[in-house]
Amino acid sequence: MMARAKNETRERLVETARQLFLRQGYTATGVAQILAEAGVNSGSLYYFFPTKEDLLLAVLEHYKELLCPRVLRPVYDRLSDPIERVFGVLHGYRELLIASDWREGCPIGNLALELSATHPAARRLIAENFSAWRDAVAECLRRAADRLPAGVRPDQLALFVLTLMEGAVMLARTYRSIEPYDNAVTQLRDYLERLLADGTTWSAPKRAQASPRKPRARIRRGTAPRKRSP
Amino acid sequence: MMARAKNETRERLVETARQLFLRQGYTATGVAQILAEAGVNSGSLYYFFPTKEDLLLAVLEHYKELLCPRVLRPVYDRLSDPIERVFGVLHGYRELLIASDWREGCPIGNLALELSATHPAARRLIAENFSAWRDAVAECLRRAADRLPAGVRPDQLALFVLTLMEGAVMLARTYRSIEPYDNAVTQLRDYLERLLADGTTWSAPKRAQASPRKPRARIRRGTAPRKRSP
DNA sequence: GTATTAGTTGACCGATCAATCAACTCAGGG
DNA sequence: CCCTGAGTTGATTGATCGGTCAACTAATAC
Repeated sequence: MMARAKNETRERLVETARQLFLRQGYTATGVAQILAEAGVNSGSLYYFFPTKEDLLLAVLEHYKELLCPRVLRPVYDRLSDPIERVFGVLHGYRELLIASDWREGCPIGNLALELSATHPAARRLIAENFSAWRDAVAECLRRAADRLPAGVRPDQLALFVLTLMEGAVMLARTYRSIEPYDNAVTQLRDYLERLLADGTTWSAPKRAQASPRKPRARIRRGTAPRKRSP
Repeated sequence: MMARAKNETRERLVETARQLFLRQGYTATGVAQILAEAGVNSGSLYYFFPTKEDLLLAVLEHYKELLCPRVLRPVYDRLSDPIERVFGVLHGYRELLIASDWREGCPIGNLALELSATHPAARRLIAENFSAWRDAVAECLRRAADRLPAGVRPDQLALFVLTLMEGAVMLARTYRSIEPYDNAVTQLRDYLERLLADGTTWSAPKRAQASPRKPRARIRRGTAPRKRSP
């Protein structure tokens, strides 16, 4: 076949591999299957990627690039309240779980447990993906810092949200039920509400500091994101 | 070789497969490797287990039997306070993470993401393992129900704890750092403390019911479990 | 028009995969 | 003492694994 548009083959390989890794995992996906579904010959794959693992790394790089335009942007465009944005992102994963009939969860979390112990290079990129996600949530929380008690560290709270989300996706897929996911989001809301409503110092260890009582700031309940507030 | 003690070969296969699945995952572990490390010939494996997947199912059944004697009992023997018991169990997984240098996390969570979408029989058993764990935690919380605000449902809170633990193990292994795990436990403690300290109704949706203010019940801080209170 | 080179092709490689099976061993029952 | 059958053996199967390579195509550079 003639030479295609620049990197078209490469991009189709990355996209196809992404989907298959997401649905079946890395090890369980054979190169032959990727080639077949991408409509590419084996030689072409190895022209762009010396090994199967290099293709995996490209997929992980791709995810880093996708976070902003595909995960954050659509939510941020609809919601302006920083805390609602966090729940909006969580709602996005909820939709993915249901729409895919539990076949797809968090693409990164999927690969994290499979590869962290055995594929160092992949592990590093997975960690970077987590960090990017965490940073985005932390930024939202930082913008709502005036509503949170002093002593609450946005980056730690963001890590907590990520932890919850990954665990919730795992359980929802295992039970084939949205209950564990909604339960996690509901309890997170309850926790956040207690933080927002509480003017006192956060009770966690890190150099707690007393702060004057703040007015209660209500946050909405339920999983679905609401209209933006102009 | 002569016939060994009854089921000795079978048990060695299950134990060896358990370890390898834990460290490498199911797909990445070849039958040949299991045979080599167990010191068993291929024919013997297929005498006991028609397929590799049947061996996996036996491993998952084995885990269900291990929950009580290996996970709960050692903690329950040291701690009597029901809430401290929950944190004691969480501490156990912390120790495993560190002792194994991040090679071993929650054995069930490991397999959950890898197999839930593709191996229905395994998925069912994984869900049963989760449920057993969840039930144990819920039982602890039920025993501490008088210290929690009315409206808090122990089974939902237990599911929340499981969610957190699984997410925390995933992140700790990915970052090769205990920070995400300790962060999750710390925030869980903070959340629980707020629940315990709060006499008001739990603010989550399910048929909330007002209840009279309860006396504050302090819970200890930090990850390590403390001495039992006789 | 010729040289260059990015990109493509598919046959082919040895290794490993899960699984099979006919032959064998040996403890326990009669 | 022989028989039976639970348990063991390891060579072997065909499929699939990730990966190689020499030949080829076509767009661009000169």
